[in-house]
Amino acid sequence: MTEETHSVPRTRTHNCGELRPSDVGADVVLMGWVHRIRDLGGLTFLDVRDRHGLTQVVARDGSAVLARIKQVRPEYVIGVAGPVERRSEETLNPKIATGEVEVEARALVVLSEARTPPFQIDEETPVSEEVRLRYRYLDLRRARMRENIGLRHRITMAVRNSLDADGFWEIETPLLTKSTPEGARDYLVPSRLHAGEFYALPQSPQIFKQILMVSGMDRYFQIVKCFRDEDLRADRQPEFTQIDVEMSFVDEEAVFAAVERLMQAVFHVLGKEVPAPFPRLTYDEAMTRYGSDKPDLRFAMPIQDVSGVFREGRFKVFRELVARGGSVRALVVPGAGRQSRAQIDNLVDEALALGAKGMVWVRQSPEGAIQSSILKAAGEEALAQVVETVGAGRDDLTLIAAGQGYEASVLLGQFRLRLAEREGLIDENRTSLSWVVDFPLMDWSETEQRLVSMHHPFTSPRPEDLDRLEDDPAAVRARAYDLVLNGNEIGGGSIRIHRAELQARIFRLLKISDEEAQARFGFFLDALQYGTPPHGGIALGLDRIVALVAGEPSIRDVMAFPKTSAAVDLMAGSPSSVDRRQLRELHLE
RNA sequence: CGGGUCGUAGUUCAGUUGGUUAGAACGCCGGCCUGUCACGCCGGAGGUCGCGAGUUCGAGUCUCGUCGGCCCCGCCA
Repeated sequence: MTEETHSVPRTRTHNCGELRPSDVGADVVLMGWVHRIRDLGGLTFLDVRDRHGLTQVVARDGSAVLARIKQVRPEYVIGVAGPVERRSEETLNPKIATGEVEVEARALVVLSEARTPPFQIDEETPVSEEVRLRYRYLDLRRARMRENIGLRHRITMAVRNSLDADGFWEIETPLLTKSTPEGARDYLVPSRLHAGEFYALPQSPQIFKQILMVSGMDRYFQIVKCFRDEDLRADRQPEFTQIDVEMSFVDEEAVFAAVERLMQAVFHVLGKEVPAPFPRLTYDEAMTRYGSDKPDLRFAMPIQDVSGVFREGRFKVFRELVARGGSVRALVVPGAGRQSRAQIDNLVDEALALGAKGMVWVRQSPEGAIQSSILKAAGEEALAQVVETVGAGRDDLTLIAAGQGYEASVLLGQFRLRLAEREGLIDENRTSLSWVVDFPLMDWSETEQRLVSMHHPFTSPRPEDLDRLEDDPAAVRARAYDLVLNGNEIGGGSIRIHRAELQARIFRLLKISDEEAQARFGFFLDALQYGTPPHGGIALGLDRIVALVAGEPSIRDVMAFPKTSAAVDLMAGSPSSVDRRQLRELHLE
């Protein structure tokens, strides 16, 4: 038999996703995982799978490999050799790229056997995330994860190419470094050579990238792991990847332009064009109109000020609040006015659950009569005026809240998001990229009883606010900006302080003593004194960007080996205890 | 640390008011099958109901504790 003279060479000629009708007749060698076996008795089909796709292999009656193929099980790694054949018209499979052809197995070798996997490697079988994480190597074989990881690679390459084209150099910075001031809790690494001393893993390469500007590197980027020892969320992992960028001799405009080109390159990977420049709004506008510093601008629904209606009105609660400098704000929810009274009351309960003191609503009956939870107390006239001011239609529901500062807007901002989602007002196909600018420089921390940097302590104040730094620090705006994608913060940066005197002044305000500043980052303050170019930059969250464009709910789904919400690696079993000998070497016992 | 939710076969789930021998689907094992492609048909094996106490004549079901997954608050420059 000629078949028995066949054997399988050591290397493949094609991958499992590339055979086409033009290959018909060629003798090929495929290698991959057994995806599925369809044993029809005297005829057996087998799908062999690799990263590139799926190819059908057929073994016919009388073939020498038919007996052998029956020994094969799912997830075995095999090699198959044989001719490519065109499938007959009725047996084409349009669902796979190689579906017009199949390979007739003349030889088959089992390269390695596989235990029965704990779950099926397909897209149909649901698997809990816990099991997926424990057997991540199997989960990564599934199309969803394979596509996410591939997308991440293509985005990463697009980022590198875009920044390279703009003259950036990719430069590595240390992972064993020194604790940065302020910010998140550090991961610490004990030093063996220096008893009682520790390295810190970087929360970001902030100081190093600024020093690279002092060094004259001009434009730097790095796709780099960062570490923060804080509690986890769907969009937060203890180690995550930043696209870290810094530029010399620039203002905000140059940073925005570079990042806009970069984001266009990212979306180009998906075949999407995004218009630039991206819209900008100030922190104050964002907070006032959307109740968030990362507003989702895929839909409108701005929060409006109706303080004027209540300033002189009958409704005492609002009148007095406005008199004390507060504001009354309103959110129109299109189409929500026809909900039942009970549903609307539920919204008020929801507001109370969010910690609000209260929330008021107004709507019109189908006949146009004003209905409201404060109809008697505020009077029909005032409420009609609200409806007119905000431009609410017959079917709309208007929610009203009052408070000091951004309090009312923040509450309504949460309903803006929740209700837009519930009412289906968000166009999932839209892409909204925007800049939020003019963040406050500092914020009062109740827990620490001192001013803290809102961004980080190297952020430059806006020059026109400099004279207010000491008298009214809360009013000082920073040259800081965030990049927002569909209501998610995907990056933040600033123009930095490049003069040592101003940096020292900021530290005084932050109650960071000279001694402390010297001890923790004296090297950086020294560097600033040797000729520092004006500079600024940004850090973008690569995991978040990929998750958002992949439509995944969690950044875990775009990371090969993520940790659980308790910061545990279920596959590797970390963290774990270590030998006492290791502890002794590290002077930890 | 706090709030919510889930934990039953390898996997995903069902399991009534606390009551006989805890079920289904997929997977797995065996058999049949020459054009399947989530093949089909027949048969079979498979359970520490997360763990530990408690209430009860009797607990998958109720109570308490504990462990783990997920979401959220705080936290995250």
